[in-house]
Amino acid sequence: MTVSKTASDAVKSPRTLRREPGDPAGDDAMLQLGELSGLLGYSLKRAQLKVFEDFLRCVAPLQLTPAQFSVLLLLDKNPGRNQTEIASTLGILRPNFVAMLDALESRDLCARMRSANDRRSHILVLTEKGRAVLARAKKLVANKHEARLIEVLGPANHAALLEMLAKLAYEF
Amino acid sequence: MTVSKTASDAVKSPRTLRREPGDPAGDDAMLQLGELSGLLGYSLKRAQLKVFEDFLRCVAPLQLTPAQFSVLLLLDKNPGRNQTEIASTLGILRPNFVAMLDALESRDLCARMRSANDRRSHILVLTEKGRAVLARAKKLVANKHEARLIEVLGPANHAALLEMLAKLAYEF
DNA sequence: GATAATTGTTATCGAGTATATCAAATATCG
DNA sequence: CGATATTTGATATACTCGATAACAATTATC
Repeated sequence: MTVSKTASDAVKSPRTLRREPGDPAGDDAMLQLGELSGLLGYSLKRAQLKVFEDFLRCVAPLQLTPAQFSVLLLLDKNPGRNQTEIASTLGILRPNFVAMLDALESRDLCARMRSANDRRSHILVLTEKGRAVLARAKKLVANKHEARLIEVLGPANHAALLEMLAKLAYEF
Repeated sequence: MTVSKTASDAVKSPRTLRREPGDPAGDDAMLQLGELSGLLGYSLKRAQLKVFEDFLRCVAPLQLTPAQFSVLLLLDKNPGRNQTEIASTLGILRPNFVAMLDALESRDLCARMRSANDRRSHILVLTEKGRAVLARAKKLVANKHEARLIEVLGPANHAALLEMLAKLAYEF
């Protein structure tokens, strides 16, 4: 049984090439993904990691994670909402949203204001700096991140992909 | 009903307040996703969570996670490989792969065999039970999980989606 | 007014991912 | 040959997320 000799640089990163059925049996280096390449969830996860990675790179100057960016976007679009409302529409559990808000508030990107009607809840607002950072982040995301995605996929495919993902995300 | 929002992107928040199907009077309006619905990464993540959720449901009788299923698939398709090779092509770091293998081995789904050529490495093999479980899992995945995805998206869209995700996952 | 429900919060747990390090085995090279 | 470096599996550890239970303050309900 001839075991592998050496692949000068074994694959350390998740990136591996895929091989379709009927490919030459070039053993040694590359492993056969087999049915894995037809598994939607597998490619979905891999693609999501790559896309988030690119997002982080593009928006690195502002030190914003995808989750933080989504919070700022939502606060801007929905003023006067409390923590429960913002967290739940983002699929974040209330306990986990506390630390997230703490981080944003400590950077003076948003603020909690006690509601007059209901003194239990905190009305969330973007600060001046928060709006400025969000504006810059939007530009980076549009001009660097999404632009690259559209370039790779093509505009029509990009739109089609978005529609299908939305169907899976919200109607599945 | 209460609100009807403009765009076609109807948001169904993942874990939100309980809304009974016939209960209209919920005065709490739905929040605006805004630019969030155009963010590919956002829908990508959401879709991935939903798809994995469905995978777990469909394959629940066999108690296999997506990651475990991918390992079994890879072992079946690539006999004679060691831990480093299997882990790296799946994007799993070697230290984290140890516990994963322990779990599979403790269930007698696979086994580590010391290699004769290189006594450092463990050749990974599927056991008889592992092959049987994999066969059943493949059927569940194909007939329940993927079948549902194809039904929701349509066969042509499903194929197109897979292709675009592969492009993002492996060429991005 | 007594009881239930909600809001933000803390504590905690488990899963997933990352790095450093180790002993054993092997490879490399002077 | 033998000294050194590299590889393999493994352990320990840490950090991020996601999930649950519980609590004080406040509000809603009966």
